Amino acid sequence: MRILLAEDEKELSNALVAILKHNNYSVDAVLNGADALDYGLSGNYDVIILDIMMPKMNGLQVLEKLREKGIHTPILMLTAKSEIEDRVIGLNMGADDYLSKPFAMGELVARIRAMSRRKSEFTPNLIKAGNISLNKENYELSNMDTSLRLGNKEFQMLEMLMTNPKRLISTEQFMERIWGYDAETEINVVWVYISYLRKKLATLDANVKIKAMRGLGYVLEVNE
Amino acid sequence: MRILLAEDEKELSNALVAILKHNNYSVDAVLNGADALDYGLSGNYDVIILDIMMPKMNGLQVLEKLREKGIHTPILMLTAKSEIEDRVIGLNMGADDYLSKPFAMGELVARIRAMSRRKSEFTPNLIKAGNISLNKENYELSNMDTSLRLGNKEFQMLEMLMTNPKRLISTEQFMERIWGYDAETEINVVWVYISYLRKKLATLDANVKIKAMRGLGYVLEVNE
DNA sequence: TTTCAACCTTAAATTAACTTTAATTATAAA
DNA sequence: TTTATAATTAAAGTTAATTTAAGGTTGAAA
Repeated sequence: MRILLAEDEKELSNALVAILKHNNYSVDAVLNGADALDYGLSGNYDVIILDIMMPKMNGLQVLEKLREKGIHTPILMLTAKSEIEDRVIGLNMGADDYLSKPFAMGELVARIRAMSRRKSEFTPNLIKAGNISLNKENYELSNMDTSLRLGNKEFQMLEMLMTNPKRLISTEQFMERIWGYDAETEINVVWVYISYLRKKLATLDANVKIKAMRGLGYVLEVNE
Repeated sequence: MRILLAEDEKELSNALVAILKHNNYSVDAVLNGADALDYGLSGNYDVIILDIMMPKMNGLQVLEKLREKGIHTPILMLTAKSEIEDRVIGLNMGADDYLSKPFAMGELVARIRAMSRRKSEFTPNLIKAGNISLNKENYELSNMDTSLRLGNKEFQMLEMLMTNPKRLISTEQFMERIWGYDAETEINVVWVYISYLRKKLATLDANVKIKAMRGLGYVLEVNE
């Protein structure tokens, strides 16, 4: 699960990133409204958290632009107590939830869960490719008979591959999206996990293969 | 048993929370109608107590919205004497009981018990999973021969696991639901109780297992 | 009131699972 | 064949989960 966090108070932002990561989310944090809009428009997120008071462009403006451009990602607004009015406006403009500061960290996590649950009522939690399927809730990879558990990193990689099969994904894309572009981790980990995944796909007799395209990246191939 | 209490008089609210907790209920207290609606919509409560006179949205409006959204949780309205009329309206709108202020604390508890008993005539008081069953009245966990008593926290955790077996429940969800958002308790406590529960399940030769999913939470697995 | 037992919470030590590094082996393209 | 890229594996590092023990609370019984 990818989250975009737009919050200009550095300290709060850092704390939130730490907590969200701890809850298994991949987080990109930006410090102003303009960046929030840029990142949000990429459509790469499952949830967007917008503080209302931010430099360059406030949260409500960002919300408006995003919806205007057809981004339907669930959005949670953060409002200071004094901005109660804004919260009404925000909900009318297409925010999915709001939370007024100060809030308990646990509550934020709960709201995010609730929002993504609401979303997942519509979009199924199971990604299929060939004769296997991947459960996004419990990280289980299964064929007809058996199922087996993937680790966090394994899951994220396979998720990327399975959500757009036949599409090429470069090693750098894996790194950026899963480890973050500022990660100091060696690029080598990607190969390692590809290897693990192939082994697990083999145990399940999957008819999908992770094919390497030398110099370019990987593709998920389905052989029906 | 989870109770949502919506009452704007801080002092009364605090007193009620203390008493309800003392009676083994998990209580979330909110101070206005808008929050009451938010929390109530989560569907996480066994009983909702609504004061009628509240800021932002009054109790009757909350009641109406909740019923409108399909929340059938038993609701107890608190009315000032002068609002006798409201009480009629409330009952017509789907409240299950009312109590006029000032009231004796003992009476409140009695009414709550009565409401939840009424409810439990329909929903059985015994949750089953595999070869064991959990009695919601006396907190007893039993297999065919033996039965054994669970503590309050143990009970609530196992209840969550048994009411939706095969469904993943995160450590944070346990914390939120049993200890509350604002609890200062260490997350570790969840692990401790999981451990206690597993031990008790083992003594009963249960064919259900609490499986940990690292980083995600726990699932109750049944091996028939 | 005092005491006891049951329950709750914390802390710390251990175990297990996952992540990363690094060294080695294999493979495709020039 | 040579070289760079990719694959595999083992081992080291890290973090989450488990268990145990001990200290605190609280309520009921004496």
